Amino acid sequence: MDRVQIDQVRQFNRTVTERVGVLHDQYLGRDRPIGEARLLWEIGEDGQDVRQLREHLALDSGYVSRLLRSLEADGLVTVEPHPRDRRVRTIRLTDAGRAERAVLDGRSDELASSLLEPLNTAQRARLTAAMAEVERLLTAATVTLDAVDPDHPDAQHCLRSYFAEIQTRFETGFDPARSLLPDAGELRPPRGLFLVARLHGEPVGCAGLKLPPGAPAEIKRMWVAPRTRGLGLGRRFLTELEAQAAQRGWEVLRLDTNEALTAAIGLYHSSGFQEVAAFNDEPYAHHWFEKRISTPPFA
Amino acid sequence: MDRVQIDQVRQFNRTVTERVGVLHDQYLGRDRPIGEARLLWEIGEDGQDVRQLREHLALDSGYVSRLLRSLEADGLVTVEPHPRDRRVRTIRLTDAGRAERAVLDGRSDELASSLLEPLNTAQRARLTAAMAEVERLLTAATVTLDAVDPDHPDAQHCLRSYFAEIQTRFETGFDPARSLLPDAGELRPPRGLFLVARLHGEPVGCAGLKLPPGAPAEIKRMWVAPRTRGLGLGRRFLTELEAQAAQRGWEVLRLDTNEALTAAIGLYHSSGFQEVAAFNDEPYAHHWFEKRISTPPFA
DNA sequence: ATGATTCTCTGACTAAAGTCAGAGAATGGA
DNA sequence: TCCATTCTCTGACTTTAGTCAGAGAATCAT
Repeated sequence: MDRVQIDQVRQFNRTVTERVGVLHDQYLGRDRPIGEARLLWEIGEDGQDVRQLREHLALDSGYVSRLLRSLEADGLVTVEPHPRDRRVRTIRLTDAGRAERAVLDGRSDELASSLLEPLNTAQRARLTAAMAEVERLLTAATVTLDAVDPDHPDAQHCLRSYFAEIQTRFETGFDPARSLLPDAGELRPPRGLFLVARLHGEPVGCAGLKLPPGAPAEIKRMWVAPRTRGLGLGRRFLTELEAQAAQRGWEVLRLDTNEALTAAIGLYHSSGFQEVAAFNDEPYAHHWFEKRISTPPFA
Repeated sequence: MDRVQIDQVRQFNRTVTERVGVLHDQYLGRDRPIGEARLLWEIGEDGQDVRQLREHLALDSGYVSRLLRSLEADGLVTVEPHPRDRRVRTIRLTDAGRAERAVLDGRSDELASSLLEPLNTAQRARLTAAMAEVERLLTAATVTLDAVDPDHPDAQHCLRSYFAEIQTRFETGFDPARSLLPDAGELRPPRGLFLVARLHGEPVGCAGLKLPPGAPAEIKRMWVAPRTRGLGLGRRFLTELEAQAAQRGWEVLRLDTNEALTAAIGLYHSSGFQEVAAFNDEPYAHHWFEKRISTPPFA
């Protein structure tokens, strides 16, 4: 990897994370340990279950319990059993808790203002634009791709979202009964592959690969959650599936798509796919693409 | 201040400083408390005096001492009295210390790589460019301007650098004896003003203002340290001095400059200064500038 | 020479952060 | 019904981080 880029990232980590991070903690933890402040913040206006809090902040259950006890003693939160499952406890902010959270909110504003304040108008615009770019790309870098079984809950979640979306986007709607649907077995080793993209553990996209013996590999059901679009996830799926297919000895990769999915069509073109004649009679497809693939020499 | 911008900065703080910050600490403090790891890092290849360490990391002297004792017990550093002043102690890494620091160095690389790794070439380039921009602008925002006495050590440091620099940059060199030098009294209240720019406490620039009764205010000895150029510091000096002069009732601000200082000349033009005929006979000046100034209505 | 100051260190603290092993209540599945 | 599991909580810990007050040696200014 490029030495100059690594050094730039390190330099950034030092200056920004450390300096701003320290400031952040100072602003946040002015009259309350930051552990408690963070928890108070995480609870939010609508309340949260204890287990969610624990998971989000990645803290020990005993520790969270103790922090909550302290917030409760200060009259900032109330604890009530979950209506459905009485083992679970739901935490809610009291009015005092809401007020204290508003103070934290104000401090966050203060900190942000203090960073912008010394800059002139043009500089502020440039800073916020660059921040948005860094954030976007770091988010993209945080997304992981994992091969999972198509029956895995995360895969199912993505597939449901996928079908719901194409139903609204296809000119003609979408009726699963009329489409050529691969059964789950075709997208599960050894006959195929199913990838799920996750951001902080949440599924945000999927893509399936059929590997029929003696025929071209085929990409099916690629979907990216709306909030993670523009992060290059689609291209990452293509690259990954192409590499997987090539590695297993397939030399041609193909796919079909609906004319409504213009962004996807652009992606296929720019990823080296050529438009070809229909290779199946999927009623919902308008375009068919194909790409010759090969294993890179040092894979 | 712009709500959208504040929100962008807050969003950035959350995602980047928190998430990357936590990662950073995890990578750094894998087998040693982060306090010790930071100190070990700060010592560096060439060794450092205890007081420098204390100042850089802003830690209590007792605390630093204790951390050093711990590093010493692990055979990572040696402590020796400073040759000139035996109260001061110099810390040096042993071979084992150097090795451990190399491990930390490797981890920093690892962390940086892990952020870049999932991105493609174009995205990596965009990310590092945006990081550089954020860093640059946050650094700019960290620079403070303070009015100080021209005899203050920081002011003297800047003035020495200023003279050293113009000596090499002026076509003809620079001989203080031939120039119209304001005496220090002219740049000290009530007859004037002297500003020093500081970054993390270090002086990185200066600018003087003469306020002669009944005559236009005049900017003298504006200098910006090479490593902080491009942060808009020159413009900040001009804006600040202009505001100060206007607030004290002056209506015209002027200055002279040497033709070698092209960046400065560009700055004067773009800051609303008009080139005028020579208003003094400074032998080193080639250009004379003037600007009408006024107090903004809500100053 | 001497008194003030500087520098580092030690001892004696406190607070925050976090870990670990269970206890006790509630729930789910066979 | 009963057994395994889940969820939260408490008690008993440890480690880290950090503060504060002085002691003792060295240096500086007069």
